Amino acid sequence: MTESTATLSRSETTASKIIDAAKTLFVARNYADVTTDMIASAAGVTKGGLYHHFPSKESIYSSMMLDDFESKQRLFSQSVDMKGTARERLARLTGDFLALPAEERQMAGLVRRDINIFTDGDRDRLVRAYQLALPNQIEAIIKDGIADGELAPADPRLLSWWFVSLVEVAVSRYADETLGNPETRLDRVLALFFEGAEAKPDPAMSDGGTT
Amino acid sequence: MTESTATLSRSETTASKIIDAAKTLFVARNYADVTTDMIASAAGVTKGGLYHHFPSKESIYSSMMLDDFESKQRLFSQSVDMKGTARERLARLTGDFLALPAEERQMAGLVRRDINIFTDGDRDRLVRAYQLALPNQIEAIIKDGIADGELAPADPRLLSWWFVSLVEVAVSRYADETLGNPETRLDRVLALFFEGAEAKPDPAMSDGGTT
DNA sequence: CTACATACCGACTGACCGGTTTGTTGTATA
DNA sequence: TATACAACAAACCGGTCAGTCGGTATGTAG
Repeated sequence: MTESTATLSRSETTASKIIDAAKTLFVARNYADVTTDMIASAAGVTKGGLYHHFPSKESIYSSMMLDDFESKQRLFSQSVDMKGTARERLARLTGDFLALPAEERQMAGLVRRDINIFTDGDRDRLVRAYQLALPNQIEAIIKDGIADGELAPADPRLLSWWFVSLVEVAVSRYADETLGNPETRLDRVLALFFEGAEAKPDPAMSDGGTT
Repeated sequence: MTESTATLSRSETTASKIIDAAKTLFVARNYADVTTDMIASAAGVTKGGLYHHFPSKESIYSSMMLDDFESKQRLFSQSVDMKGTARERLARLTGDFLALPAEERQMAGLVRRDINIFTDGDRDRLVRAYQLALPNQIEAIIKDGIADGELAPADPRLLSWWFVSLVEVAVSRYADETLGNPETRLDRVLALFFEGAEAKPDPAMSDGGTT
């Protein structure tokens, strides 16, 4: 999972086959409805083989999530490190996200759904990894935007959560049909976040309008 | 279940005790992690007693949800029927929502988490009741807002989902600490939805900018 | 070829849980 | 006070599923 193309050992290959199978299953059904037998057979091994590589069902889930968050963290950090306005950087980050295959996108939403199956320690670890991968990076950009006067002063963390939730709606099934291609979705999300839903007079012609 | 204050029969009392217990448990843990024994003992009956009133665990869950949606539907319809700008009506609706006890508020988010435990028919029924209670009513207000030129033309359904997701963030634990009282939260949600996060010159003093 | 390790198989187990059954208590009616 | 039925209790059943365990295959080093 971590090394990309290079030769994987037999063990690593099997482990990543298991993680891949788990991904597909866990995005489609919730934790309790995915059995270890399902994961095993989808990965082309038996339960015995599966438990040779992972000590528990929970460990499969959490290592799957941690791997995913790590890769997302890397992907999105490019937009954070990039220079430009907050809007440009958020556009790139969101664009990168929308360009991901559907499965990878949906993984981001799994934490909220399944988080309560874990107990304290593991839950905190997962949540922290998630925040590192997504909200924290958006928050960094938003902080810059506020400092530069591009965004109105506000709690940056809260704003980043709001932004994430806007994007989550934009990847929903209905938005898929309504907005179509990723560029349109991207534009809508950014426009809504920056300018809101209010009707505005066209800024080109200076004098304005309704009420 | 349907009748509100009047004297409840013994059977109705027990049934509503069961529903109440189920509410607390189902908002705290997901469907699979709540056992019928837990519900029964929290309601002060045994499993036998519980199954005297409900034919299945699913039926407990779904009738709990349907009851809740029905009451929310009634509550929010007042804001829909009210006259005023879209912003005023959304403010009232959101204010009513924020004024609900925490448990009642969180119920609204349960559908998304637990919807996949149901099969086709029941799922559709639940989703339809949810949409009737929340998104559809918000959508009605938004439609008016667009027709009146108060909101920029856009898909009203998508906008209503976006609005719901903003509110959901506003009731999160962190927002609780950051924004404090419901009025502040309400103001932030509305401002963000209508005007966005962008910095704007204060409309009072015509010339702008903190830079 | 031997010895040892790692990878994997698949039958099995023990616990848990949704649902049933059988029996008991309360309560209203006549 | 006998009757009848609803409201519950408690033991029980059947299925499911995470995790185990004894074994077999596939290397790999000496």
